[in-house]
Amino acid sequence: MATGESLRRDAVRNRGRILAAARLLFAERGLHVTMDEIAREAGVGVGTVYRRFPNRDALIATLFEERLQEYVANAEEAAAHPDPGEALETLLERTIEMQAVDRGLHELLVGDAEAHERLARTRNDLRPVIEDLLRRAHRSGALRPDVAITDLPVLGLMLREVVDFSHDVAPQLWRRYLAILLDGIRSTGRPLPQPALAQDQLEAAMSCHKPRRP
Amino acid sequence: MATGESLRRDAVRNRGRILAAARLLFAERGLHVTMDEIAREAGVGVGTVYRRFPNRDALIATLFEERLQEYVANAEEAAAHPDPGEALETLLERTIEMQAVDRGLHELLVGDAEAHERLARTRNDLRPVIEDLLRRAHRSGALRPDVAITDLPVLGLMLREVVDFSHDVAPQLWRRYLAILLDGIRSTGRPLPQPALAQDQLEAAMSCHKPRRP
DNA sequence: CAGGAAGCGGAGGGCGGTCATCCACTTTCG
DNA sequence: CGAAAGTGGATGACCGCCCTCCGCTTCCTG
Repeated sequence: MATGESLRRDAVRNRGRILAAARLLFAERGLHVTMDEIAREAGVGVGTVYRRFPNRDALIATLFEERLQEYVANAEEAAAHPDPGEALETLLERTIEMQAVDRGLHELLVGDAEAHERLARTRNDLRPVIEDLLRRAHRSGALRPDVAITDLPVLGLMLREVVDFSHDVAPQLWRRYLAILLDGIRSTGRPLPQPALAQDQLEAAMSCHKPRRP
Repeated sequence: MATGESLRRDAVRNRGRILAAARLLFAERGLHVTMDEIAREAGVGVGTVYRRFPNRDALIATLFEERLQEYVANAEEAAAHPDPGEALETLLERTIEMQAVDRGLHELLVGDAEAHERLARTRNDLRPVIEDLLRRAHRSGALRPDVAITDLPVLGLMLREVVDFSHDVAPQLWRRYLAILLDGIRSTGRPLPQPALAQDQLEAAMSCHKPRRP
């Protein structure tokens, strides 16, 4: 094991199985799954998991570095659509879809305080793109004027709760409420009664928000 | 202690303190608070709590019987408003407000499988009233035609998630998203993409939905 | 093909957290 | 005043989880 390169063939295979199992379980059930469950799903012993990854967090980190890149790329692509109304729609749709499919990703995005630092970086990449999108949407009238950028994470949160709730019974149900929300943020009823969160309020709320664990 | 009537004066006082403490803590932090925390808040020992209430569940049951009555009465009153649009609005507003103020009540309403039976009764009282309200609202055009009765609990769920999220930072924020949702269910955009849950789907989802515990 | 290094499994130690009990002590009240 | 009721909180029992440890297996190199 000179530079950490030369793993025996079985070790490589097992590492792959562990990652696959973890990916699956985190996606289906959330970040709270135990090391023993991951090991069992992978068809290896816990010891094996711990030889490859010093602890839970290391495993999670390895796994989600890639996932986050993908998430951001996806959002940026959606936001780039020339028509701001549609851009906003697909942005929300894609964003929620990824979180709907991957429970672990969602838990990472809202609420994990440790991961917060790592996320801040990627979030900052994303922000200017979305700010620009919102400006365009406001100008074009595709969005009521009092909707702010900090509303988007909250809308995501609400929809994700629907995903969580109806998961086993009607996994696509969130699209129904996405449609309602979209109509809601396009309509021009009375002005909204409460101000949107300021950026730092949003961050404060996120950093102490705990995900569910069954 | 012949018929359970004659408690010593200090016992009565302590029972009151325990109930008050439990009410407070359940409301602020949810049903997951421990017996020790309740005892400490009440200024008594755990033993005292266990003498009055054989276990956690008994304490919860005692406490929330009254709360549920209140909840149902409140909803019925709101639904009775002659103008269906306003009835719907205040129904949601009051309902969420009660849940926003009392975390334990919310956890009881969505997700507690054991309490489910007890709740079924009260829910059944409520349903015809709300069904009637929806019919009136549909006829009057105050509500898009494809909104169904099972949408209401889901809207409640979404808003409660906002409450949970912004609780410490902007406790009234949920009203902002209530306004968005109300505009969304009044608007007549494209028809909604997914069907509403059927009654039994809703119940299935509720009975396996687990509340958060920090 | 042989021997040593690398890898493996999974029992179990340690930990932290909760419910509920138990009993020596205190308070009430007839 | 004294028996009965009530009290507190240390304690036992339990649980689920993280991670370690070590005797056994598998790989791979010479």
